[in-house]
Amino acid sequence: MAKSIDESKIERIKEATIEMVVDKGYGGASVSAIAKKAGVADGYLYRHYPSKQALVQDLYISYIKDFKSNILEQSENNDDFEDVLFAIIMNIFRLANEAPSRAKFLNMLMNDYTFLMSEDFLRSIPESLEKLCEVGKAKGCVSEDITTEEFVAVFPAIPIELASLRVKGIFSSEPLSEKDAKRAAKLCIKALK
Amino acid sequence: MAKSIDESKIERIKEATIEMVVDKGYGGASVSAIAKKAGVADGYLYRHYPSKQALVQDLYISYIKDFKSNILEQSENNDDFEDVLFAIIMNIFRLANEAPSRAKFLNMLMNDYTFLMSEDFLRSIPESLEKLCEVGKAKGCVSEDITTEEFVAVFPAIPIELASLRVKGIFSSEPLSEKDAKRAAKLCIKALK
Amino acid sequence: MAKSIDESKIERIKEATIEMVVDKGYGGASVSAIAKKAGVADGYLYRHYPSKQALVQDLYISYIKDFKSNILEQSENNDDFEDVLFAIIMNIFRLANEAPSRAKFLNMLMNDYTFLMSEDFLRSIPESLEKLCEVGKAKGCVSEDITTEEFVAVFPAIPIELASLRVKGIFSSEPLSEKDAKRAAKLCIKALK
Amino acid sequence: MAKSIDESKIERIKEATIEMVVDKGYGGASVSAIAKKAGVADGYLYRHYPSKQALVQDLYISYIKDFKSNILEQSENNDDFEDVLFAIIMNIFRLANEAPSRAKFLNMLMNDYTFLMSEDFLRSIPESLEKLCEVGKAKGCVSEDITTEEFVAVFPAIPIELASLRVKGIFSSEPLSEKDAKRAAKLCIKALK
DNA sequence: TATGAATGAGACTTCATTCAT
DNA sequence: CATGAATGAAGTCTCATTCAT
Repeated sequence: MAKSIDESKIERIKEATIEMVVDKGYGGASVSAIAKKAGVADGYLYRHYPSKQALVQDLYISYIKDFKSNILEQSENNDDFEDVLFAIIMNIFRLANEAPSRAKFLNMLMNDYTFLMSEDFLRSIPESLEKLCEVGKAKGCVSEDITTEEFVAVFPAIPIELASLRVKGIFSSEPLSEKDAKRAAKLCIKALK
Repeated sequence: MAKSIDESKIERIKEATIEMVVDKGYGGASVSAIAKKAGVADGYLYRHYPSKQALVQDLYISYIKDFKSNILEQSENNDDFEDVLFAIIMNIFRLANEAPSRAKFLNMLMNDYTFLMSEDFLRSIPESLEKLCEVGKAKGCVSEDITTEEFVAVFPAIPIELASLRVKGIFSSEPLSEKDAKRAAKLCIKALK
Repeated sequence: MAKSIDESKIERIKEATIEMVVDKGYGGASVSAIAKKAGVADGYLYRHYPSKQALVQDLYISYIKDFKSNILEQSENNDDFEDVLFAIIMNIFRLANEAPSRAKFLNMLMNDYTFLMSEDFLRSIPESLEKLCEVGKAKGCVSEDITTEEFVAVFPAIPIELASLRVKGIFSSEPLSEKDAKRAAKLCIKALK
Repeated sequence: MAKSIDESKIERIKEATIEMVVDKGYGGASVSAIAKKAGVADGYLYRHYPSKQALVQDLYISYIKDFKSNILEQSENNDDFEDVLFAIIMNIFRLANEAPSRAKFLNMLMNDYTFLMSEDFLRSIPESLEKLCEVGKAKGCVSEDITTEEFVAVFPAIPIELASLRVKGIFSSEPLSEKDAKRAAKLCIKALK
């Protein structure tokens, strides 16, 4: 019981952190503002995270982990390769539709050279994509001469860019549909063939 | 009569700003540290820019403008469409090879929701890409049913991602070659067909 | 649960501010110096006032309010008019004797064209004096042809000037006595008759 | 010829200084802003004054000197005492009418405990008023039991306050007339009798 | 346990002053 | 002589973090 209250507080802190960081940037997201938005005391935050930096890093890493494990999971799926890509894309699009702040947060930190993770972890992301690339080649959907680097620049870069454009509202602000995901998957398949 | 403005100082400030922002993030790049790195007095910066924010914004916008004008220029090139893409990609790769900090800086701010430019300017970038997309369709290189959004997610997103991966040294740290650019152009062409 | 606000600290800040402003001027009274004199941290001040300017303004306004309400209070007093003036003068003299810094502070800001208060408030001070002037006329102690402006130039200008001269130690540094106040009241009465 | 250009520059600096100090306060009146307003280079100012402080002090002292010498001059005038006061008052009122900034400047610094002049000079002002007070007593216009302090609190305090109220526009913004000066002189005479 | 008062290092910025031209 | 580019000390203010309650 006491624990569940605790959990909800932590959840609120996480939510508040993401929104503040996306809205005001890392520097502009003050611990006080985050705590206020989460409805907890400034000091409370420090009972669960040693520093603001650690809080943001933790959130970032946990999202990256989710993403990575989703890719690994789907890689082991025996379906049609296009369906595998489609499933992963749907995950990305769902995030953009349902939790745009989280999507922005991820996008922002992934392109911020300040938020580097441990070397080990940094290597582990490409590895999951490398595996997916190999599956694609094995299934004859990815040309043998495509490098992993090129693969990554297509997938997941294309769907991420699509999600990012929607979240920013550059060309449209409509939610990303299943049809959009299908088209995205096809786009990637064409590029990689 | 009085001393003339030392342009090299301003250049050094720009250089220092980019490097500091890339290394430490916007918040971590203190004006003092930038000034020190540039070898000028702390206050000097404020004789040319009204604020730290304006300094970074100015640099950002000038780079975006360069990029945009390069795209517009190439769009009017009557060569083969693949060659047009190749030329733009070469520009991106050259930047990544020769001025990796500048490339990182651009990539970082383009994905930072805090650094928004004026509405007018924000709209002008997609417009240049829309024009390129139409040229591609006119030349029969881009399928009629590709939306501008999809076009952008392929080009320039793919070459930018490739440049970003190299600059981060994820799969390789070799300079991006002309051959890499040719392959990237082909990748885009395949996706858009 | 948490520490409670230390009111004495706020009091010390007020005291220190007044003394520093009087000694060094508004510009010369740095927040750091004020904080040091008050024995609090530099940043502490900003938990109670949004800016240095607001701190000084607040102090100024609260003193002016006290002064104004004292005049209004005495105006409703049914005593002899000279006694009314005497009571107000005693208040001014007491301030000069007991809290000379406060008296200097008030005098300084009242003659500083930078520290203007809200229009409403600015109007409200002459109003209280206008009322007093009318009371004086009703009681036959102030000649009917004296304008409010002239009234104000006599009262409270004369006692304020007397207090100011003492506080500066120009002619004497003795505390202002009850006898001094009596003479001052008489002086005003003679002028206004 | 060259000298006259020089003189006009210095005059412009003086004018600009007074206006800036009155408008923005001593701290808010930056040397750059003063120089710009005067149409001279920042550095030019330092060829004539060793510091900003000295510039302001110099102006202040020269105005005080003018005022003092006017009082001394009039004290030796053998006219009716009321006419003597009237002549001095007219001088104060003329200043308020024709050069309100200068009047404000003087008033501001006279009530600023930061701008203290040399001890010698500080003493010399009351002395001129003391002399005037004695003349008043000799002519039977000032009661023997009036102290110099009281005399000063009446004269020149009353006319200065009247001028100040007009300049601030509290009760009226009309120029101060000869009639106003006559009434002010009468007011002082009544108080001092 | 949770709070929020308090801290103080350090951020951004201003501006009096200097001096090469 | 006059200029204004350049300096850097010092000012105002913010905010991550601590700790008494």
